[in-house]
Amino acid sequence: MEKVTMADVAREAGVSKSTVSQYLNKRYEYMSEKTKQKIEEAIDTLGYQPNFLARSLKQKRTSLIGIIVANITHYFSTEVSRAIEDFFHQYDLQTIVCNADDDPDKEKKYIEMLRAKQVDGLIIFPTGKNNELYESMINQGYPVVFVDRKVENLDVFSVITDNTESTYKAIQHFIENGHKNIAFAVQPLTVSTRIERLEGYKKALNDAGLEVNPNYIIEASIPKMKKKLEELFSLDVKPTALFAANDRVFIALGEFLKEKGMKFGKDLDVVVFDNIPFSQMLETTLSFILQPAAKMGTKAAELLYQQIRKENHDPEVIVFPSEIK
Amino acid sequence: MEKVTMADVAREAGVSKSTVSQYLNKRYEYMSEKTKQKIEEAIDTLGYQPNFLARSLKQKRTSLIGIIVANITHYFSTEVSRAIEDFFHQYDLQTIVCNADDDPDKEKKYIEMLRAKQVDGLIIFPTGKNNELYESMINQGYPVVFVDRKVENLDVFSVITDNTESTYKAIQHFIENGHKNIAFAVQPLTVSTRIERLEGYKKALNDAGLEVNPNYIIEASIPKMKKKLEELFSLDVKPTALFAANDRVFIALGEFLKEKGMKFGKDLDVVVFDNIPFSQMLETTLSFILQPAAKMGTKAAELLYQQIRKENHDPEVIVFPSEIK
DNA sequence: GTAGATAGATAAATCGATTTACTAAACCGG
DNA sequence: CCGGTTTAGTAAATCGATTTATCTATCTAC
Repeated sequence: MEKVTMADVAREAGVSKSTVSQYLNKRYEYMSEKTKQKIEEAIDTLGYQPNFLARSLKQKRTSLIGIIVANITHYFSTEVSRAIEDFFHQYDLQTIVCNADDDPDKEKKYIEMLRAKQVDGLIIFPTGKNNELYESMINQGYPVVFVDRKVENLDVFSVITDNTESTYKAIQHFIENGHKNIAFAVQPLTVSTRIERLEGYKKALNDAGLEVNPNYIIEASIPKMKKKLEELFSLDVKPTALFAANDRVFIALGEFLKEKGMKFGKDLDVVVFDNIPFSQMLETTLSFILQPAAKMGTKAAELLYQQIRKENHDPEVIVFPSEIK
Repeated sequence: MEKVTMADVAREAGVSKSTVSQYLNKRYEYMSEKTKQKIEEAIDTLGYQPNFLARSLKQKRTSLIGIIVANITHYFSTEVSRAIEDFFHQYDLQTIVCNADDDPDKEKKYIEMLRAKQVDGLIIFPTGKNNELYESMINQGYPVVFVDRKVENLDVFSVITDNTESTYKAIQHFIENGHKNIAFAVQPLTVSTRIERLEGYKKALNDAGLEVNPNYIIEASIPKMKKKLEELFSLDVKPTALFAANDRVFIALGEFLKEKGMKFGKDLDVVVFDNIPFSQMLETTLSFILQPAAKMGTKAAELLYQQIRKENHDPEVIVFPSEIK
């Protein structure tokens, strides 16, 4: 059970370990055709499989890229991950995905684990709660790219969407359509994406000369969302439009409306911030803000690859526009 | 930049490497409080981080579990992965996910990569096209569990859903509701799940004394699905019900119906085999066959863990029932 | 015929940990 | 104070590759 080593191959082929290693690394320059064949045969008959741990230990690189997603069941995360994977595939770097589950402790554990395992670089959807750790990575010059969320006071490559701007436009659109009572539903304001979206909302209202009504802003975790929606819709002046700050908020909203017998488009105009796989099937008049997930993934991968190759530029924040549909 | 080794710590603390190693592995039996503190300080001042490659090389285990999913953007895969991850988290084993993208070559590459990287075990959503490789793993006693799809003639632990049975029931339900012309849409019959679902369909029709009309069975890749649906709905006797063999088929169907101005429930009764995240929001009378993804993941993880611990049982196939909703 | 170049292959050091076998000092009872 | 046990710590082998410096034999040129 798995114990054929290079030494065994060398013995079988009647050559030295070094020569076998040369062969494996395709350095055929100074190697006779005969030796090559002998090694080939030996590998075959023994069923030799190289041990990458040993190789990586010596070479100080693993040809592995780590992705730490905030939540693996988010469609956006998986789309980004796939794009990253496709990019690195062409350079024979492999990708592993870990799921931090929006839990800073888990995130920390995974970062430490992946670094201890010597992955060549890291792409992170940061929880934003491990600043010390982030800083130490960056100071040590370890290749890292942040995706989706910005972390304040950190000089690091980041790839994000223009959250404020696209929310602004969506709200503006509501206003143009005559809406005056526009609500905003969001999960706790712990990450930059949520905060920026809220900013866009407020700015759009202000710029249109509308008052920001705190009762129309509901900030709650998903399990508590329905209760908050209940409160929102028992106000004297009910909102006629609502901005759902991401897909999970949207689901909670959908369940709520269904219970109340209300309909999207008819009883409430809704915009959702996110890519939703089945959106085109919903027979309603919803709008969605679509982030260019694939492009963002590819860009993040490129930025990481540059760092790994030590083609150093100064860290920059790449902002992608999103599309309202 | 990252080069503090155990030897450095040992020098700094004025002890030997061995002692530092003992400390790191929490074998404090024969170690004075003073030494312990000196080592602690040394690690702190130097910012030492152990290199797991070296450790794993020696220990011959990596505390890493590999998951190879057929398609990472499938909700079902991510749900299963999360459950697996949760399970192993409690034993301090970490999980990495690789995306084979339903491509046997990629699958092969990832299996070989993960094995070369010495992961302790593998959970695979098999493409079914790498039998030789599967066999060699199993013969070598390498810990493996297959999920979602069965591979013929292979004595391996598998966790699957009762595809035939639940499809049977769904079709039976159609029949009880008076449907006689029931269609079945599926991607190419390359994996067991699709084949078994088709079997359930045929069996239900047969048992009800209905004829299996080959024109009602459409087998096409997603890009070609719409064209095939076109043909299906230009038949003289159009189907009144349709079974979509998975979520991607369902999306294609949804787009098709939208184009034609047809409505779910009204113009066509539909059952979908899969967990669809936004299903509860669709304002239609669709039915879904839900697989117990989390339970399946946990079970697969358990089976793998037993193998890793060498608590050997004979390979078994665990079949989970799914629920029609 | 000899110095130098070249082709083909190897020995040995190395990567950074773990682990086993061993030693040295302290302790302890009679 | 002597032999045996504990306690505390270490040297050296090891894991399985890569890589560098070295070596030998053959070839070439003058």
